[in-house]
Amino acid sequence: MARVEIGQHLGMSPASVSDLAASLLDEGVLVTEETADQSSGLIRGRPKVRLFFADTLGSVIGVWTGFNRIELRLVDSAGRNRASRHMERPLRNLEAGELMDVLAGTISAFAQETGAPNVKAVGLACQGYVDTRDGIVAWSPVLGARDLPLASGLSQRLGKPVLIENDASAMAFAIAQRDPVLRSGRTACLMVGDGVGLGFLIEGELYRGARFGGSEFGHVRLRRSGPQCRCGGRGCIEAYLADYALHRDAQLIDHRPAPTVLIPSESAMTPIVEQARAGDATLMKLFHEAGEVLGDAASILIQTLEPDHIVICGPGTRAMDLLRPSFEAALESQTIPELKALATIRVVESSMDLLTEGVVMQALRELDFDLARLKAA
Amino acid sequence: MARVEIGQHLGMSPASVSDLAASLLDEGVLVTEETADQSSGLIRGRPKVRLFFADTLGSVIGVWTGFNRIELRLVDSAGRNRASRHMERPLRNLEAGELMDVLAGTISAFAQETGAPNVKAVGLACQGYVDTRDGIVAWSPVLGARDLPLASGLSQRLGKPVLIENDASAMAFAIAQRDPVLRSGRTACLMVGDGVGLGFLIEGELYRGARFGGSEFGHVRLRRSGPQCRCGGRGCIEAYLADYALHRDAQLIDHRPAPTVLIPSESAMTPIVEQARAGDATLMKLFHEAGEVLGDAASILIQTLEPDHIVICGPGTRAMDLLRPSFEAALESQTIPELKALATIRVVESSMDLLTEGVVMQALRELDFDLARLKAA
DNA sequence: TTCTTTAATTCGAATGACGAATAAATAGGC
DNA sequence: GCCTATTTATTCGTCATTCGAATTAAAGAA
Repeated sequence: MARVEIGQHLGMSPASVSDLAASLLDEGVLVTEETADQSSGLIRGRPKVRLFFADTLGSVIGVWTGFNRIELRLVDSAGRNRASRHMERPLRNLEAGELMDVLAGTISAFAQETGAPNVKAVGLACQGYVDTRDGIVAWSPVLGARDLPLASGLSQRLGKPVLIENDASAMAFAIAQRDPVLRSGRTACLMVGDGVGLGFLIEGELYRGARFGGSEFGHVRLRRSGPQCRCGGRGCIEAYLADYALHRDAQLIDHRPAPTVLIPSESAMTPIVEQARAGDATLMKLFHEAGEVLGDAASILIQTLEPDHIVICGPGTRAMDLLRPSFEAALESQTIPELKALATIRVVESSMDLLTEGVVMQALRELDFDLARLKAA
Repeated sequence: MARVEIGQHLGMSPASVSDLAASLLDEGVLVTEETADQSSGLIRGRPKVRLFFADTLGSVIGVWTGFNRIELRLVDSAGRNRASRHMERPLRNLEAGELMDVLAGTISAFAQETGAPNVKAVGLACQGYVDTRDGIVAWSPVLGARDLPLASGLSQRLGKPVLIENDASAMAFAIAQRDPVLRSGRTACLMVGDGVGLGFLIEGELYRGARFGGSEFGHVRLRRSGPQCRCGGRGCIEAYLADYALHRDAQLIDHRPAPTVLIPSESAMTPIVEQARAGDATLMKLFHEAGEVLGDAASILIQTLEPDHIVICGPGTRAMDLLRPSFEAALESQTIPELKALATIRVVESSMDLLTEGVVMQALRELDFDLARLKAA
């Protein structure tokens, strides 16, 4: 952004912005645009000089841990993506110490192989109840550990600050960073995939509950009886919508033996979706029910949070065409029209590496705060 | 509060507080404590001099409109209650203009009779979807009008600024003003009475949705089928918990004719509660179901908002002893223990005049803001 | 070349907050 | 009754921020 724009954005006079920018340029935190001008030619007057963060201030690594997959990403201080990688690696059944050793090893190997310059911080996102402030994973289906001090554990092993975050929150943050509209007002972001998570943003800032961030919204029980959920209950949102639930129920319908795959991969889901699209009645019914539950879930969100935007994202959107009719119908019938009219609903087909982008941005922010604190001291 | 305390509270130095206080004392906005000292005697050192808002800066009238009742309250600028009154007056079936005439008439008569000194503003709370910012009641079961520009209408008639607010929000605000604990963190306040409303506070500030404030949480549908709700649907929270629902179902159980009382008064509810307490099995079942629904509602709130505090308030708490067993059981069985442990749940037996206090405080706040703006100009 | 337009900088002034020193008002001890 | 300790409040000089106004810079238009 150019100095004038920053001023308008922050409600400050150009004089003040100029002042501050000058000192940050001196310190090397900011750099000015080199490329003379690309779009001007129509605009009269002195051209804007855009300011960027320098790309020499270090870098940040973002990590996402899924059930049997780790995604890694390296971003420099200018916000540019330098490298990314994913690998298959089941993390369950590891003892707490082992788990942190494996993660730390994977991260530092990635840093070494990509020649990561001056890694300043690491951000990690995973499913479950993540206490970002204290750096503790209270519970996660992925890591299979309780009250795990993951941030301090990794921080010790890597010698760098580590920020941990709920994955739906990280995803919501990343999606909102890409679209200014979603950064204004309240945005509820439902992530459907291995589970069902909720990331909630108020004016672009992540909503934090009493302790955790994004909620495991999937465990809200919408039906008094219903399919079995991982949490032990029945009729949870997740028990209809999550990949594992759809996969399991598809198997059961075919009268095949009980499923052996606890966490279906993308390739295991594809045939189910395609058979349903081809017209398989029993599978269609599964997706119909799932869509209905998704509609009920959105309805609850609307009537509780009254958001400006609802975003449906995550791998589960692959079958949105199958979910949509019953989703719309349920949403319509359950929601007071006055409220429904206020919320725009959009589907964002977001891959999991958007998520690592999200944690990186969160971690960058933390660094900024530290920088501010350092300057104050 | 004394100057030192204000400083600690605001994180400012005593010097700055002293400065600002001096100018406000000059302007007559603040006054110092007259009564020499009441509690000291044990504390050494120069005694604190407490500062109060002057009571000569005008007053504010708070109004609550229920189904067949209007509550009024006059508060001076020092926050002291000067007068309050309530009157029976059904407001339904009035045309928009008439309605505002009646309300304006009632309010100015109250002001005149109580000799209200220099009324600066009026705050009004009612059930329904209230757009505080634009001063429009989008829908209210009480006023029976749609998209009513109530604030501007009353403001014109009274010649004063008028603030309107959802009643559950006003109640939540008032309750939190009385208890500092509820002003820290996130507080979800369920008001059970004529309907079921939700006021949500984040760090003591009312949460605002896309347009309205407190949500008509009662219309979240928890059961796919169930008793009839005023909104036309079935199985809404309200259809189990609200006074009208309990009253209606109690009548139906007794095989009496369809209820003629749409909005039961307190005296109509008392015998129902007492018969249930006495052991009437069918009535007990009604309260049992209502408690269960209340538990489910609290569970949804916990898993969506992750609040630090849940407050159950409103006239419906009169039967809390009957609701509690099934409430606790439902809450327990539906909620992830990690989340439930974070929220304290309390029942506040709050009368409706607490509510008028709430709107008054809201309106006072608006005035303060205006004062700040005036001083800036 | 000169004028217009927009961006950025410089400089002086105003504001607000703070630290340090000081004054004020009390209780306790002798 | 006097002195000391203790806590509260004020005064004053200093410092950092921010802004308005004027100025300089860099382009296109005439």
